[in-house]
Amino acid sequence: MIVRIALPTPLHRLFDYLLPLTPVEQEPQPGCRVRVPFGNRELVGLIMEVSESSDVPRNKLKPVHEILDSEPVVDPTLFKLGQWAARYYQHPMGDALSHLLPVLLRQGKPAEFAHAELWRAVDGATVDKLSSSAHRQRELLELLLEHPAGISADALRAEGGQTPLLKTLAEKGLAESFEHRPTQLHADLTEDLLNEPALPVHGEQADALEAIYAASGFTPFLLYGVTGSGKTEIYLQAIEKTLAAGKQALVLVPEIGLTPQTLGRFRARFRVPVHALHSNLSDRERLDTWLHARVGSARIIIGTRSAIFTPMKNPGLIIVDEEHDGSFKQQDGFRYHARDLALVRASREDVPVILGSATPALETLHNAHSGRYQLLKLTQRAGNAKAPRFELLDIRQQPLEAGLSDELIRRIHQHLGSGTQVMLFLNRRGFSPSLICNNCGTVVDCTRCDAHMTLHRNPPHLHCHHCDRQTPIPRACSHCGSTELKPLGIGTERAEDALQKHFPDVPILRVDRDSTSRKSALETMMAVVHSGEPCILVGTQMLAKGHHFPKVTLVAILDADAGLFSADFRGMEKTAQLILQVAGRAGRADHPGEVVLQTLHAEHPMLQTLIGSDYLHFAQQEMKLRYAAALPPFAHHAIVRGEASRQGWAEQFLQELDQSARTQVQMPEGVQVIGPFPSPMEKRGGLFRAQLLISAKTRPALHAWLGALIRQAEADPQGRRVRWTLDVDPIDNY
DNA sequence: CGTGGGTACTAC
DNA sequence: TAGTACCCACGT
Repeated sequence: MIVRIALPTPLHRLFDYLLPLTPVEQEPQPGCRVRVPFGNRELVGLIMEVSESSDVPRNKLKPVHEILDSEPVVDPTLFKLGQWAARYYQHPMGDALSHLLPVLLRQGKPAEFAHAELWRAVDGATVDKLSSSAHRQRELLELLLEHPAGISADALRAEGGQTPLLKTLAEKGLAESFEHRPTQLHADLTEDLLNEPALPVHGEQADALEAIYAASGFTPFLLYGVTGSGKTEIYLQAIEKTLAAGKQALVLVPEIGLTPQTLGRFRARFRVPVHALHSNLSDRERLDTWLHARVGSARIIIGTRSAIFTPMKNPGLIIVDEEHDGSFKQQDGFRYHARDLALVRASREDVPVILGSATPALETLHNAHSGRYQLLKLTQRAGNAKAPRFELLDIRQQPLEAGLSDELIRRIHQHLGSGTQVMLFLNRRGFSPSLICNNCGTVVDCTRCDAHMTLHRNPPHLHCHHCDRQTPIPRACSHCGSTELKPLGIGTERAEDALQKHFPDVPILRVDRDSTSRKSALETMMAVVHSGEPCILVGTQMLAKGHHFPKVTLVAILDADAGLFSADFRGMEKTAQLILQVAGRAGRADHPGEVVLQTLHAEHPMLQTLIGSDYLHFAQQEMKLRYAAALPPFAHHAIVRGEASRQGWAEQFLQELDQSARTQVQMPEGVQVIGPFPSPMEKRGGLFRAQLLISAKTRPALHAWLGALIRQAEADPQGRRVRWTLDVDPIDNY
């Protein structure tokens, strides 16, 4: 017998293995893991097919070493979703499918819960059987008697038990340990779901919920809700209904969105187990959560991108919060988009799916407008809270100090004076984005990238943000020898410096990747912010997501123009989303926020629309431009990227790839090839990069052509010195 | 004369 | 991708 195996390799094919006929300890089924020899290694793969024959010569076939599962590890729906995604993203099957499994299962460990060693009192054991002087032992036994179902040594210690004495109790025949594997814990709980009552909903919220309640089977919703309009309450009540029907809910959040606050809100509301999948879990904890979801005892699963592949026994609802967020798209290897897969999964599981955002992606809005998704709008803020007041601060001909205009400094004074907090957003970390020679104008560049080195002050060094190269600060210009090197441009460190001087008595909290690299640093700063005392927050993207700062009444975006003229056609959309997300961090009902955008382009139509109207109007404008230029969502894109150690190789490889595919296959109608051209930053990390953009009117045409390209690329011996990758539905252009 | 960087090649 | 084999340019 032959089994066809998907193995975690970058190769676009499956591998056949022999299955010895005689010692069949396990029945081979598609979806079961196997351990097989591969070259001189051993790999774990998934059975895709059981067959009688193979196209590979018999003498090349090796036998399977071990069948690891008696049942498929994931259910057929999820298994097929994985296969669909591998084909859609044109990614090698084995590598794509490995994403379905937690790390320990990829390594071949059994798909079983950690067996905990629990302790309990033996039948009939009472404290009277211990001498009254044995205080510690008596306490311990009392604790055990309180937990007739058993308790772990760790939990006992947490309750103050002296666990070393467990042995003593066991020797006296009063306590015993046993092995426990969690199983269907709470799986059937459908009553008493709530810890706290749901909040009352009115108007738009009630309408939205009614629509969601009415959904049966696959129903996609776009929940467009301005900040403060109560999206989370909609999620919570939709989940409540799902739970009441005995089903599970899967909630996807952006990488940074899975904060203790978010989780806290779900845990506070429901009595059922809420399982979070976040990056701090150990491999073991991940596997246990995964297994709880698979057997159905995890009722609510909250996780980031990869959580879209969590198996569920009784799926009832999928929610994607902040659906526009770029972190849902994996940016290397298997480049799937978790939001898009959520739609596919919901369809296959036949459950509703809610995409929520205050700033939906244009792709999503387009789907809503074309009727593919039901649009639910929340435009009112809860509790009569006022929308923040936006203002463009024209800084043409204004002197700036470290990126701060006099007017802005005046406003900061004003807000701090009235006892509130201020938040400044600057999407550039470090002290200054470049170091320039005052004598000859030479800028210190990274030797491995087409980029300037960023100056950092704490600790002092130069840092390339593209390849992570770090060097000491040179004393003299490498070109003319002058020692007059000056920082040029403003980063968060420099803004912090300037603010420190202006506001010596106010705490300045810098929030960026550098200042929060120590785990507790962010928490410490958040504690200061939440104390409510006047302070100034200055930071990057990190400020835009996750946290909410009720005491902040002034939000300033120091460089609103940064993304306005980007080479990326999505630059405008991303800028608009960022501005609104940052603005949304601040204020609450009794402190309406003020949002100030420093700009050199105060008359820019995008900025005008954004501050004068709302995101939907901005999106409508932007959509017209996309339509006119035949850009997504009115076309489908894929990018073939190449990188090589010598300039020109990647470009030449892509050129030949395009040519040879054209001679082999008739190009489908509506497919357009742009390039190849060098990437916007051609050299990065010492490699020279180029890209080929494929644009198509329809997905089938796009996929047909990508298939042809991949076949050529795999066959091309040059593909060895040019590393190539394919990105279907890319979200950025470099 | 080691060794390490670049390059080529194979995996059922 | 990962492991290996091989070559050539180096540095001591």
